[in-house]
Amino acid sequence: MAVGIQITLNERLYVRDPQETLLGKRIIKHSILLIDEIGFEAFTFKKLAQRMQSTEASVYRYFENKHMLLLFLVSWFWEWVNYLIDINTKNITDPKQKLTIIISTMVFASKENPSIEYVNESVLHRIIIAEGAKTYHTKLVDAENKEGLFRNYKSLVEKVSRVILTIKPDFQYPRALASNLFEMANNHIYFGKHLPRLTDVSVDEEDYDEVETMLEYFAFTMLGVN
Amino acid sequence: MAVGIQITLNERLYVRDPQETLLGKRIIKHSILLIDEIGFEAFTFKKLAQRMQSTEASVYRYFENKHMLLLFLVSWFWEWVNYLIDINTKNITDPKQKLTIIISTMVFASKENPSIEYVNESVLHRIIIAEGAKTYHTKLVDAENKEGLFRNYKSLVEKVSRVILTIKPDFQYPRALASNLFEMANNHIYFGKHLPRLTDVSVDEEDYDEVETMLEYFAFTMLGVN
DNA sequence: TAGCTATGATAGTAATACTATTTTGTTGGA
DNA sequence: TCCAACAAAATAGTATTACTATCATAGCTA
Repeated sequence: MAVGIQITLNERLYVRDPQETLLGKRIIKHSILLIDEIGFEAFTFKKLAQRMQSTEASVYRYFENKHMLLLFLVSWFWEWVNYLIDINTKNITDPKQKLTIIISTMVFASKENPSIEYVNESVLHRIIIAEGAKTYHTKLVDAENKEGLFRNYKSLVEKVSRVILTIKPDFQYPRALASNLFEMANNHIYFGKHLPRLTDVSVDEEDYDEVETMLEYFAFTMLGVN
Repeated sequence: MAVGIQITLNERLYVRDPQETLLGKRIIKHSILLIDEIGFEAFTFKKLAQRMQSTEASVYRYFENKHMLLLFLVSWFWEWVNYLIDINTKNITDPKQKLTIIISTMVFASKENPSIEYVNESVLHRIIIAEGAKTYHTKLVDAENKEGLFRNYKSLVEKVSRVILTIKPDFQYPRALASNLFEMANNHIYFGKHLPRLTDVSVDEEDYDEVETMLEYFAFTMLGVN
């Protein structure tokens, strides 16, 4: 029961902070469900408003457009994973064990003790997997990056890369390995479900055990620990 | 001077085969340039038609919608990489050397001997890097996968995974390593350009040497060759 | 009680994502 | 040589998307 989690995000992600009002929280809640249901391309503020018994104009008072809303959700998720990693590795000193816990946290983020009533973490995890990369594959990346809109993902990668360097101080690619672990986690859950010939792991429903095992194998082989 | 390259693609990718007519070839050519310029989200058939002095309706006679056009371009690219790998590894018997050549081919695909006048391979490569993953991050993946629309990428991964297994027959994750090499190649070129804190390689302009070196290091470390 | 603010209700616009119809131009065959 | 077939262009039209603007109202707050 994590009371008082404060997920703090860049103010430019929203017009008005949705976490501070009831309507804002309802927007977060229903947008997660609707994007998961119909996909980001088909998702519109009008459909969202209809679904949640509000109006298009009201949604626009919280988010500039649907891209910003997605970026908000993705940032929220990574910040939450960041928080989970912190509490899960709190008293762990062995960096290898730390990395194992990090991998398990990134794969099973959706299973962790849901604590914020307006966010369905499990559904949000599916959105990250299927739509997450769309946030930065945009003509506006550079501008948005300058404004710090990808800060949460970058600081996660930074955090993991520090653990990697503790395990193997002369490793040349700590950031690349870290970001690759996150990308692989998402990709191979997706591939296992939709394009199984692109992977070797099988994934049924919410059982991602084989993905976890594979990521551990990749990570520790790269670090010469196996 | 590669004469007679025949890039054969799934017929369901198009309404009418664009490679067979002048207008079709002009659609391919200009869509590559325009998507690169304004990004896939802002790209529309109307803008394309205006740019190439044709009409929206004419473009629709070749492609169902812009998603199918992108899928066509991406499939074309992977089929082309497939072809390049074949000719580049023709007389190579050592599987390690084969993998090295494969990695270099996937990273420098854009630099290879352009041979088809209506495709600017270098610009197309940028599109694959920035927009490629959008083809399968869709609510229609499963249906389109059933129709074989991702066949080209899958057969590339299949081909690379066979080389991997020749190097290390008991390796457990040949497909995952293969697909990961392709995804990493694209991601880290992109990160190097736009989100440098997510990688350790630096990429300026069209100089991807560090990406190549990193991929070799990852691949051969995973296979226990280093 | 006056005033501020959040939300809702409603309307409107330009662009998008198409579909349909008619016209024009070209080519290949009888 | 003329006709048929067909590709492409021209034009029009529709529903939806992605907004922006205005006004009304309910609730709280000073």
